[in-house]
This record gives sequence, structure tokens and C-alpha cells, in this order.
Amino acid sequence: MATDQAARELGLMVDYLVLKLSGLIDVTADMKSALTMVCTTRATFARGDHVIQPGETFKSVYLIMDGWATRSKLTSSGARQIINFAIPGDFLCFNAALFRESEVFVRAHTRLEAFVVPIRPFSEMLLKQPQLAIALAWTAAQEEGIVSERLLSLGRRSALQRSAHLLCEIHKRLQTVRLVKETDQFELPMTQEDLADALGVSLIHMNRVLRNLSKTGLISIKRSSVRLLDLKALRSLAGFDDDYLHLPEHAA
Amino acid sequence: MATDQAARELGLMVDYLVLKLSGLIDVTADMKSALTMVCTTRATFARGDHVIQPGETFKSVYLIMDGWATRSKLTSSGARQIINFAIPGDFLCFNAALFRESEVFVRAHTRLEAFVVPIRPFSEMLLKQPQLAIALAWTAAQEEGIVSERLLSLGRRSALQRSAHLLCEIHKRLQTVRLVKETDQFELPMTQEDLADALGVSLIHMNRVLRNLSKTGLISIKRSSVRLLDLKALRSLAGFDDDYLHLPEHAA
DNA sequence: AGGCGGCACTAACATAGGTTAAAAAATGGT
DNA sequence: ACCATTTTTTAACCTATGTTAGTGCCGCCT
Repeated sequence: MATDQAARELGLMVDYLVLKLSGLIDVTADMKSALTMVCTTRATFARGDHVIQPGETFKSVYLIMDGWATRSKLTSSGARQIINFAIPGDFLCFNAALFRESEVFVRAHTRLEAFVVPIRPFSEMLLKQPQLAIALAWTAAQEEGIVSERLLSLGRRSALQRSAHLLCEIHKRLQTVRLVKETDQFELPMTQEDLADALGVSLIHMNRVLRNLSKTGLISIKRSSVRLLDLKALRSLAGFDDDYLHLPEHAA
Repeated sequence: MATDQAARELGLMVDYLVLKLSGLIDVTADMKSALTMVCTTRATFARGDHVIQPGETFKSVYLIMDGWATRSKLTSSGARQIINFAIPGDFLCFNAALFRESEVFVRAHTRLEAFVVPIRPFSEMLLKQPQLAIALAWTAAQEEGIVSERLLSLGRRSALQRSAHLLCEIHKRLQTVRLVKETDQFELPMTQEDLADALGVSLIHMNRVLRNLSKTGLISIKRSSVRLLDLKALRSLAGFDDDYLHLPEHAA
């Protein structure tokens, strides 16, 4: 809370990222100005727009200001798997400096507002701010942890558990950037098909599972807003343990 | 081949890593000596030994010289999911400098020979050798790509396709460090249970699938040695496209 | 306000893959 | 070489999830 206000009082345009990093490291004024210095160009993507596609050459790194994005892959027969979601404060194409071209689809999942940082200035900023570089590397490593945990879900948890687990994870991640209401309610701008593609189940089964979760009073969904009615039971069902997110101790 | 010999003539102890990196970057003598400088302590793990366990504090990074390792996670009910395999030239606990403690099991899958590099000297080497740091970051990013592709497999490919895909991937990765014979034959020191745990299927089903692959003449297994009899057909079945490994053009 | 298009939901049926149980074969230690 | 373990293989049966085929709802656009 305090951190939240501190960040906003500075009127930073990189609020969400700072929220995510503080608690983890001490975000100095220097880092903040280095970040704002480099976050000059904004871009807006319409829902469904491709930020980048497989085979396309990386040109920039993106920092999400508002909205959701997805990283996804397709099988040769056209089936889609969503690898991960990105929310405000997350980077897109963070590995742009390492690889020439993308191997995945990065799409705006809602209307998306982001800063566009060309690779060159981004790399230079990292060289000048080693502490910040480490913090952002942490961010990337955290994402790998998230993908690993999803792999565990797809490999070894039932569709019901997977779904519960994803909801717990999103809830936690959104909390980090203060996008969850007191009532454990948050916006989840995803169709059941999107969820199915993230969890490796069919659309029909996704629907069965969601209704099951609703019927048993664990969650309630209205419009694209979800409320976790019994967080404890949901986490227990999912076998959710947030260790893999490596969040700072004090996080809610 | 040429690269292979060049590396071996130098009598480097970091052969496999250099093999992996060359082609990607120009591995200078400076980098090699920085690497050998830091790779002084060797450790041998017996098959099944834990290199690190969840909750345990990171102390070192490891560079595999010989043998295989796995990164795996358990569900709360004890089911295991292997996240990835590590082969000679791969690092273990590469994120040790970023996180305090491990969230996964890292185990010696065979008898394992590795260099042990304490975090401090490892970080210092990276700071002194930015080019090498970038190459190793590339390595870490490649692993994330591998995990993502496995997620696609578990989410959207049949058990048969997944199995074929994993075999194609291991074949390709082993080729990078010259551990595949001309005949597309290589050592695969894994029980069917291990493969099952990597692919998110039951042991029994894993057995069905492997016999299917053998019966249809795609592979042959004897002892812990596998031979891909029809690489083209296997890749086609798997929908295998090695783009996600981001290998240099000329790689076999 | 009406109509269109995407989503959510239902139902009946099909199957890939899971479970349990047990035998055969290979491996490794002494 | 022999015994103890581990690993592979078989078989019978079961279920979670997929597929196909719809209906109806809701939000958005004009």
C-alpha cells in the first residue's frame, strides 16, 4: 500500500513495473529515471493484434501499461497452446536482445497499452543500470518458473485442479500489481476458449470445469469478472503454493 | 566437426559448453580462459543424488561434464513432473544468482560429473566477460524455449506425438554436443517411468507408445540406447520444427 | 430497437489414456 | 554365477476428457 502510493505520487508512467519490483529490490530514483527515460514511445494494440509472430524479427521490448497479452504457440496441425499471460508491469519480447526472431505469437488479448523500447536503448540502459538489469533478469526467471509450474499442471494435475491453480496464480500475480479488489475479485478478460488453450483442455471440458467450480461455491463469474469465493479451498484443491513465484515475504 | 576438434585440441575442460556456444558466438581465448579459471572444483554425483531440493539455498552453479540431470517438480500429492533434462554442456541452477532458494528438484539422473562454481566467482566472471554473459543468457533463454515447447506438447499433442517430439528434441540437442552417432543413435539413460514423468503420461501408456514407435519402425531401443530409424517420419509425426531451439544455421 | 456474431452452455456418444494386477526380463551387487 | 531389485511388458477394465451437434444468451453495432 505504502509502496503503491509512493510510486503513484511520483506520477511514474512505469507504475506497475515499479510495484512489481519494489519489495524485491529497493527501486532507487536513478532506476526510475533510467526506466522513464527509455519508456518514451507508447503503442496501442487492438484486441487480437499481433505484437510479434513466429519468424518475425525482434525490434523492441514492450512494457505493458494496461491490458493483457498472451504468448502462444501452434502445433503443425494448428492447435493453440497459450504459454503464458502477461499483465500490466510485465515485459513482452524480453529476450529480443538475445534472439534474432520470435518463435512464438505475442498477441494483445485485450486492448493493450504498452511502452515500446527499441532493443538498442534497452540494452544500453541495462548496461548502465546493473542493479536494474538484475531485477529485470529476476523478472524473466520468474516467468520461467511460471511456465514450469504450468508444465507441472498440464502433466500431473486434473483439469479441475489445473483450472483452480491458474485462477490462484492469476489472483496472486494481479495482487502484486494491486489489480485485485478486497473481495478477491478481479477482471479476467478471457473467453473459456482462451482458458482451455492455456490449460490444454477442450473448450467443452473447460466449460464443465468452470461450472463445477461455480456450482461448488469456489468461484463466481459474472461477465469477465471473477471472484474467488473460497480462496483457501481453491488453493487446497489446486495444490497451490506460491513458492514458485519467488515473491517477497511480506506480499499479501 | 572442425569445431569439435579445435576445442579438444585445446584440451579444454569445458568442451561441451564451448561446442554449444561456438556457432552461436565466436568463443574467444579470453572467454575460454575465463571459463576454465572459474571451473576448478569438480563434483561427482551418484545416480539419483539431489544437486538441490526445493527450499534449499543456492550456493553454486554447476556445469555438466558428463552424465544427465533432471529438473523436476512434485504436486502436493506427490506426482512428479520432469521439467527438463540437462546434458553435458548444460548448466544447473543457472538462476542461483537471482533467487535465494530453489523451487525445483535438480537430480543426477545418471552418475554425473560437473564443475561446481560458487555464485560469487560466477557472477564476477559474468561481469568481466559481458560477451560471455550474453552467450550464457542465450543459453538460459533457449531453455525457456524448450520448456515452452514441452508445454505445447503436453497441452496439444497426443502421447505418441509428444514422445516422438521429445526424441527428436533430445536427438537435436545431443547433436549439438556431438553425442549422436552417425546412425542417429544415442544413449538415452532413462527408464520408461522417467519418460512418462517428462511427458505427463502414465508409465503403462508410455510403454504402449514406445512399443508402438518400435513396431512401426520409427525407432529401435536396446538397453539404454535409442536409434531413430526414420528421422523424417518421426519429425513429421511429432510436428517437430527446431526453430524453438534457435540453433545456428549450419547446425546438422 | 433489432439483428448479428461471438460466447456460454447442454447433451449424447467416443476414445485416449489411466488404473490395477501380475508375469517376464533385464540389471546390478556380492 | 546367483539372488534381489528394478524395469519392461501384458492384459482387463475404467474414467476423464474429447468430439460432434446443437440451443440459447448477451453485447455490440447501425
